[in-house]
Amino acid sequence: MLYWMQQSQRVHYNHALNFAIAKSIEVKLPLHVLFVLTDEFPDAESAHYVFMLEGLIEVRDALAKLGIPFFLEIGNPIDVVSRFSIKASSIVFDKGYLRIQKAWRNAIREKVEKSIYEVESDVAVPVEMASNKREYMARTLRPKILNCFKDVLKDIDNQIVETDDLITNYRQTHIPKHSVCDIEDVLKKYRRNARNVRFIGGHSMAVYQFEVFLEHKLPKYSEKSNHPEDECVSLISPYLHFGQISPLELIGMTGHKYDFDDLFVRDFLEQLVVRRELAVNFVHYTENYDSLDSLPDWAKKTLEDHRYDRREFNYSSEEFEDGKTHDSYWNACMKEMRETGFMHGYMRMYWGKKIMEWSGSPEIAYNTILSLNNKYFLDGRDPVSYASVLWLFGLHDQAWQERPVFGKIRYMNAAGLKRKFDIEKYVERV
DNA sequence: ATCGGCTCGCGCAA
DNA sequence: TGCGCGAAGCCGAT
Repeated sequence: MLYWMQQSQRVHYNHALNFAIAKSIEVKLPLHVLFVLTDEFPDAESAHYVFMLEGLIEVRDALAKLGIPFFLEIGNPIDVVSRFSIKASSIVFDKGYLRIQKAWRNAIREKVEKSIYEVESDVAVPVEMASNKREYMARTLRPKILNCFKDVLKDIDNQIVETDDLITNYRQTHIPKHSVCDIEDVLKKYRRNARNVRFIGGHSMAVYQFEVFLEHKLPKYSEKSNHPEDECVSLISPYLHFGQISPLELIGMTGHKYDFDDLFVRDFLEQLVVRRELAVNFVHYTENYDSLDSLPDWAKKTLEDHRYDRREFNYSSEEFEDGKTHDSYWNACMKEMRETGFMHGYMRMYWGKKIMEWSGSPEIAYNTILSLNNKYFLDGRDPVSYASVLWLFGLHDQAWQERPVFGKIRYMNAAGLKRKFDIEKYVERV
């Protein structure tokens, strides 16, 4: 039995791994877990590899306690998984939504003539169960997803007990001799080139971080989540991006401490479940999810109408990256992005809207925003990244009063930051 | 401080 | 076919 771990990089609450264990017990064959490190992942930077490898060390050690050998191989996933499949009776995949993740899985399916199972484990509601089409906006997905989510909630405690039991009691006995995997050496290599970021990877860090959030921040979430100066947010998106923690485990932890009817819990679940899975829905059902072509018609038309509007400022992508604009608020959030690998969600909107305003064309702006997003954010290259960047250009949004450059796309300005929160305090913190 | 207008189109009710 | 309403807004009038 082989489980090719790719999207769900964790042992806790991983349905694909649970399925693989159950299957290996059923067919009485030992289970091996494989992770393929590819240094070709588009836009991936050393800091991302460091974060990911820190998580994989925990995966290796947790699997060792279960007696399951873990292999970290460097190369192309299609070749490596095919090679490992030769001796396997069947193969288990987890599910990924990006083009490259789907392409890897399809290519392996074509190349390997074994039974292959794909198990979805990184969303609260499986994407095709929630909806069978690309949704227009949060309003249209929300009732569908919340309807399925009721059943998820009913069963969530049972599921947690089940998965905890599995991790506590399962022990594989046929352990191959050569299964010691030296991730530390690979990690050292990436650490030499990596920028410093504020996050340490791994499931245990994710749990710790989320416990702090539950204890000190969640009760104030409704009131303060849009106040970047207070950072009343979960900071969990890098861990979700690498599958180092399951959204279901986060939901379970939340339900253990609070009532799902509490307003602040509902507001948080709106982010964790509805908005995150709207992004997954968009990427899953949209061929060109990384292009302005996938915008709704009204947005494309209005951007076209204003293509040749005079831009008051026009910065190059390097000027943006270095934080050298005339706007000290903007430069501050760019600094947070460069130096921490993270930015508060509200500032991400302002940040992107201003690049849109201060670039020569929508395409130039889009390319600048997406490439900085994917280079610096530890949670970059996620379905949420693609949907959020296009939201700046009107995706999942409505039309507003027409104005220069933006047309009918929603506009934001610095006055809004001052009106809604203490922007000076944010600048100081950064 | 608060409020209406701006503007598009989905999906439900009729 | 009509109508309400929406991912975090802005602006001017009161």
